[in-house]
This record gives sequence, C-alpha cells and structure tokens, in this order.
Amino acid sequence: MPKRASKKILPADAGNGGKERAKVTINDVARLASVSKKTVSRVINDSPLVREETREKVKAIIAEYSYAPDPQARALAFRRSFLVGMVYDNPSPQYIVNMQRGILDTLEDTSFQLVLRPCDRSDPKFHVKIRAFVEQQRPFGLILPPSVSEDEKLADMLRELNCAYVRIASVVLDEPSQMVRTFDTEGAAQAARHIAELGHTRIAHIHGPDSFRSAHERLKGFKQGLAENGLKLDKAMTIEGAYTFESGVQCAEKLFKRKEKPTAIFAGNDEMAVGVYQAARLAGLDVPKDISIVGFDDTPMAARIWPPMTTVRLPIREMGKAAAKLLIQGKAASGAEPTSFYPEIVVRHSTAAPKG
Amino acid sequence: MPKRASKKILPADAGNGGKERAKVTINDVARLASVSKKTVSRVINDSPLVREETREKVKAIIAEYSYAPDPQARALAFRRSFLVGMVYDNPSPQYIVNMQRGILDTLEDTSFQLVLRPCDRSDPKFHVKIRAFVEQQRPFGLILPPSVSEDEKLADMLRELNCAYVRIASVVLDEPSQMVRTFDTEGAAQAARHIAELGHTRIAHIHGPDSFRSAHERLKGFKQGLAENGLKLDKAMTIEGAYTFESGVQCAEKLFKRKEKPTAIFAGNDEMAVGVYQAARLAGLDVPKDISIVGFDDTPMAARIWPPMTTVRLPIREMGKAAAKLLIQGKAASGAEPTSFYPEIVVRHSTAAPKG
DNA sequence: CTGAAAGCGCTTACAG
DNA sequence: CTGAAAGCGCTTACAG
Repeated sequence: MPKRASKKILPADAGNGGKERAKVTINDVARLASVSKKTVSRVINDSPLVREETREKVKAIIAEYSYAPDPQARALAFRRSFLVGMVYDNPSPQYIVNMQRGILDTLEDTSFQLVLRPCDRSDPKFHVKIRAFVEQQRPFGLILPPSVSEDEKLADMLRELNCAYVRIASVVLDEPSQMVRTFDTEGAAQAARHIAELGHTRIAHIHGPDSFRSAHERLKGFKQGLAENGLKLDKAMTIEGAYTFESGVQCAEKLFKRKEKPTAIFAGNDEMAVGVYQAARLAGLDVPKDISIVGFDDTPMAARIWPPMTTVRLPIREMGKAAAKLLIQGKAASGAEPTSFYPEIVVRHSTAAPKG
Repeated sequence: MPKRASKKILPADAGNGGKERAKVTINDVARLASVSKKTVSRVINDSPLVREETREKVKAIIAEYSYAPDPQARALAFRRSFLVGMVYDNPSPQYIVNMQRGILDTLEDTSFQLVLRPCDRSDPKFHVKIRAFVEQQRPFGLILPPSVSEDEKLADMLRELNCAYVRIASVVLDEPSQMVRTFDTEGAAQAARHIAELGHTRIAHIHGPDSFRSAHERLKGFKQGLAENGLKLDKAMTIEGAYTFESGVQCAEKLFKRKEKPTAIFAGNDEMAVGVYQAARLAGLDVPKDISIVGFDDTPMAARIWPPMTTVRLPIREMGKAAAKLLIQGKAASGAEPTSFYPEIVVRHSTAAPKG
C-alpha cells in the first residue's frame, strides 16, 4: 500500500483530462513496489546491493507499467549524458554510413543515442570546438574513426576532460580497451601479393594523405608484400593522393605520362581507385588488359563499376559495432590485445596478368 | 555583491584542488550579475520580459565567464530535450550523408544535437519503436525524409504525441510550416523533354517502389514531359524497381530482352541508373550510342561513372538545412507556401540521339 | 541490503 | 519588469 498520499492513483491516468497520459516515474514504481526510489534506482542501474527477491518485485512492476527511466533526469544526476558522439572527418559517405550503422547496431535497445560530429582537422578551432561539445553535452563517450583517431592532441584533451573514447585506427595508439585496430598493412600486403603473382613488375602506388596513418600503414604493407616476392616499389611510382576521386584521376594521369607506364596500380582507397579507372579511360587504356587496378575498402561502388574492382575489404560496420561495445562496456572488455579486424582481398575483374 | 554566502568565490576555481574546474552555473551568473536566476533564465531564453539594461549586464557576465546552460538540466525542466531526430529509410548513403550535413549546417552553434534513427518501414514494430523513442527521449523534433515522410500513420502519431516534425516530400502532405517540398514532377518532366528533344521515341522508365510517393511523382512528371512533345509512355516500357542498383540491373535486363528495345531509359534514381549501365554492358550495348540513360538525384557516382551520367539534381544538403530551420524556428517561418526546391537536369554524356 | 535527505541545473507557475 | 518557492526525475553521499 502507498505509504503516503499520492497525487496519482493510477500512473497511467493523470489529472489533465486524460489528454496526455502521465509518464510513469521512479516514484510511481517505488510506491507500487513498496520500496524506496533509491532501491528502484539500484535495480535500474544493476547494482548488486539489492536482494534478489526485491529486485524481482521491482522488475515486475517496471515491466507491468512499461516504466522507462527519464534519460534527461538521469543525465542531470549522473552529470553525464547518454549520448555517444561520433567525431569524424572521413570523406567517404559509404564509410560514414556503414560505421554509423555499426554503432547503432550496438546502441539499439540501450538508452544511448548516437550524435554526429563531423569535423575538419585542419580547422584551427577543431580542438576548441570538440572541447566545447564535450564540456556542454558531457557525452557518455566518443567514437573516433580515422583520421580523427590519430590526433594525439585530441586524445590528450579527452583524457583531461575525463571523457571516454574509443579510437579506430590501423596502429595501436592507446590502451587496448580504447582501441579498435585494423591490420591495414596486412591488407595492403595481400594486394601486393596478388599483383606480384599475376606477374606484374612495373607497379605503382597512390597512397592516401600523409596526415592519415592508414596511408603509411598501407604503403608499408604494400612494400612488404612486394618484397616477399622479390619486388621493390619504385619511388617515382609512389604518389600521394588525397583519398578523393579527383586526386585519383590526377595521380593516375601523372603515372600514365611516364615513359615507363605502370601495368598495375594499387590505390590507397576505392575512391582514388575509381579515379584511376577514369584516367585510364581518358588515356585509352583498357582495364585490366592495359592496366590492373586494386583499391582498398570495398565500398559498394567497387562491385558496381565496370569491370568490377579488385579491392581490399574492411568490415566497417562490424568495426563500428565493436567500437561502440567497447565504449559502453568500459574496461570490462579490456584484454591484453586490442579488438582487431583483418582486411581481406576481394578479387574481381580489374586485375589480370600484364600484356606480353 | 552576493546576497548570501556562497561555496565558490571564483566559479572557475572549485575546491577540488583545481583538478577539474567547476562548471559555471546559472547560480554563479545570477550572483555575479546581482539578479535572480530566473532573470538569467529569461535572458537565456530570449524572453522580452527583461529590461534592456538588465539583459546587457547579464549577457556581459555570461560572456565573461563563458557560461553555457546545461542542456540536460534544461531538458529536464522543459520536459523536452534538445535532440533533433532524423528518421530515415532511404537506401542511398550519399543521400543520407548529404541530408545529415544539411541538418548539421543549421544546427551548428545552437544547443541542438542531431540524433540518428534509421528504420525499416516494413518492420511491423516500426511505429512502436518510433513511439518509444519519442516518449523516452522527448526530442525537440523529428526530420522525416522520404519515404518516412510519406507515412501518414507516423505523422498522426507524432501529432498525438505532441512531437514537432518536418516532412520532406515530393507532394504537399502537411502544413506549409512542416513541409519541405521538392518538385519531382518538374524534374522528371525535364528528363522527358531532354530525351524527346534528342529524338527518341522508344522510351522506357524504371520507376521507384510503389511505396515511395516520389516514384509516382516522377512517373507523372515524365509522362507530362513526354506528352508535351507528343510522346506517350508505353505501359510495357514502364517497370517498377526498388531504388537499388540490383533492381536497376534486373529491370534493364527485362527491357533489353524485348523485341522492340528502348533507345532511352529514364531511371527513377541514380542507383538504378547505374544498374542500367551495368545491364547495358552485359548486353553489349554502348552508352549512349545504343542506349541513352538518365538518372535522378545527381549523386557523386553520376559524375564518376563512365560515360558521366545525365541526371536530375536535387539540392539534398540545402533541403536538410531548410528542414532543420523550419523545425527549430517553429511556425515563425510559416507562409502560405511550403519551402520548395526545384530539381534541375544536368546533361552529361550518357544521352545522345538514337542511332539511325 | 535498504532508505530519507539533499542535490544535479535548470524552468514553470505564482506573486508582486 | 523581477524574484522566492516548488518541481522536473533521477542519483550521490550518508546513515543504518
């Protein structure tokens, strides 16, 4: 029985003419379960300090009245919101959407919401803006895909602000519990092996911007894979692109102007690889007869372009899913090794043996 | 002077050893400005009920101490959060990312955050899930792109829940203040005129799924445009796709098997148009010599595919921006006419006069 | 294991 | 135009 007079008899029937049913609050649940609100709070937050019998009773009431704790009230009391921020500067829409989906996969049916923070690392106010966001919203935590993940100054700042985060990167930059690691070197090595096995020797690489660690890792892995096959990447055949379509076109055009044209090009991502297709067509080169092309990422475009593109696949959605799990589970998931993802080459029709 | 003893002398210097600077709260501002917190609240919320002099004084203190009101606390007191939800089922990543950007353009430097709600309209729990989201998060409002925007049951539910929303659609479905309207019929008519002017007569159309209003509007506009030129769309040349690449391939394959092959195909969106390219290649047809192709949306892929695609452009980012403006400005922006966007044909190289 | 008190940082009535 | 009181729906100490 209620211990004291209450305004509401039935929580589902407020006094405002039934126009809007009143929300069931922690007080209603406490009253109906004949416990204090603190006990209800303990049940909500999975505290071990509740007798099993009490917990059952409270849970039954919660279920019966479809009680859902108010996220805003909890946020205020916790001094931390239930927002998970995704801070990104990746230029590929496909990458972004996939990662969002992955994060949302694990956030579904939790009280967490995904909030978007696209940004520009070259903006001098970049850190100030993120700081303001964190200080004002007090997000539960942040997910940082590359290249934002590679910003040490940002990571330092988040630590200082006591804001949780998970970094997704091709190198181990932080505690295992805060890392989702991709083996880009291994993926690039697979690309190299594939190209070498086809018999190519005049091989070029268009890598991503210097500011992306992945660009370095992929270059490194590609060199390794070639070395395994007794091949060496010519410096003159190694050009820096910007991970964009346009840069792919431009870099490929430069390569095609050389007296010793490459017979195979490994582009640092699919966007640039599609640019290489374009440049090849403009130069009257047939893919793959005259020029073999390998990309990285396996965006949907890779399978749709003609001929379908050989590329290296990274399970981006799974990565987002894993990153979000690490974030909301906290240190629990921490082992000695960071969560890792291995890329895998997908051989389609943009690669063939060189002519002659 | 402070009216009562306060725990903090300088808000920026808390007692915890300076490890974490204490947040400036409304109480600090009130004390420092020698007004009540209610007055500070009025200033924050742009209430007219403040003397200009008082307002200036409070604003000065706010600026001096970089005070930013706590969104969680405001949300709790307002019984409404500062989250803007984007509820979408559109399958095109490019569309989604562009719209997100547009919404974020107007949300930047406001206290609003963008929260993502991808969904599946064919899920029987679709409405229940959105209801739970709205009841629990109490978002400030929702932005509904097609085809979610076309769901009347959803709109009814949101009205019942007293949740603000803006619909983006190709037809006027709601109050002008809650609509961003695109003239898809006009865009499709432009496509028809272009094809007709090139001299085509065997013309096919692959339209989007029946569940999308845009599919109907584009079909309607296309017919109108053809009619202006004395042309009629053959029923046998009108097929329903799913707005996906795969469906584009399949529909085009059907069309190419007909004894009277079309010489021009208008696809309901770019995704399907790219599928038509694919099918054309598989059938050994040259674009545009053997078959002219026109898409809709002008996604980046349209310019990158070979040959570059003639398509109809919709300013998606601007549409997102406008929708968010309507939402956060409320009825203020409401006129007799809904905010409107006109598509425009972009002629590239996938269209030419028919052979012979 | 459980609870009464105080508080998180704001706003809504209600007065004046 | 301004303010003191009460409250939004939770949680954090602090007791027991």
